[in-house]
Amino acid sequence: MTDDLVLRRQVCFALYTASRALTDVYRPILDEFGLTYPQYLVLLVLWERPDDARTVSELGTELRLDSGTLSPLLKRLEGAGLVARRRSAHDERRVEVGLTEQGRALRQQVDHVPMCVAQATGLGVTELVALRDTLTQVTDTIHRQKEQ
Amino acid sequence: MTDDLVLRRQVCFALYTASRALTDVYRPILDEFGLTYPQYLVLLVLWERPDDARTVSELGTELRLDSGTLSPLLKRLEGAGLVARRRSAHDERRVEVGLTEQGRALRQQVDHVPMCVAQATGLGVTELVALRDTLTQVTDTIHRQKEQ
DNA sequence: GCCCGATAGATTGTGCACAACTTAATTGTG
DNA sequence: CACAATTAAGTTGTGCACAATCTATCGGGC
Repeated sequence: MTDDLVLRRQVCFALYTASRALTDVYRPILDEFGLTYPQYLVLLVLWERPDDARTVSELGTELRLDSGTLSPLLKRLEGAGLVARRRSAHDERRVEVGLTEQGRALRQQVDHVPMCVAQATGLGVTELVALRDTLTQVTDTIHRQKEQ
Repeated sequence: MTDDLVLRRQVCFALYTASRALTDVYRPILDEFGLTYPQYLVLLVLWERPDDARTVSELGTELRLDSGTLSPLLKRLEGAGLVARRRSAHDERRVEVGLTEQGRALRQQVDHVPMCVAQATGLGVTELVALRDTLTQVTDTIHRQKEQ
């Protein structure tokens, strides 16, 4: 068979597997806080400006997720008491998502999480930064092509 | 906030996003064959030795997926007429998954797919190989830690 | 030969992802 | 102002992932 079709040769498979492996590292850690990885990502965005609410589509732009994914996820975060949702006063179509006090407080508790995970990769800081930048570049290239 | 908690700094987010972006590239291509990306991965394994059947757990080892994921996926591939499943004669617990003639024939048609996708990344061959190897290393490191 | 633990696969339930569609609100244009 | 086109979010349906559980089979020790 064509060599290119061999599983182990494919970058995409390496990416798919590495992504799931890293999520596996996050799972037991985040589980202590009752969070899933995508829920944690939403909180990361909100923690960047803890006092500002974001609309669902702003969160979607940051995380590249649509309302079909975010709507139920945000409902679960709201159910957990970590975020509050309310319709925008200016534009009733928008839903503004903000942190609750509990959601803000959680930030300190998960402070150590990224370091734990980075360590699990076995890579040094330089390699991690290089890897991240390569991946970001790939993602951006793909999305630029999509838009055209 | 702690810099480490900023979304854009995190390798894991870059990985998560890049993985989804690449799957996005695959989707319209594989859609023509009625395949999803994980289904395509199963076929890649089977195409490596087109005349040999594999058990569900062998596929699971290759792809790092469990029967909870594979059982329904294989049923769908069987429904599409691409694979055949049958209980092993030696060991009635095992289910052997083999390609049908149609499944073998599909191989030629998807021959060009990896090149399309590699091109979409915007990376050269050298960079792709380096990226793949780094990712494989990360995955292996994580899995080795798990086993201990 | 019979039980016990281990193994293989299937099933159930939860939570993403994503496409397709729906509803409601808003904006632009005549 | 009216109304068509657009936009924001939610809903529905499909298909992974994965944990937990279940069933059937197998293998070893007695």
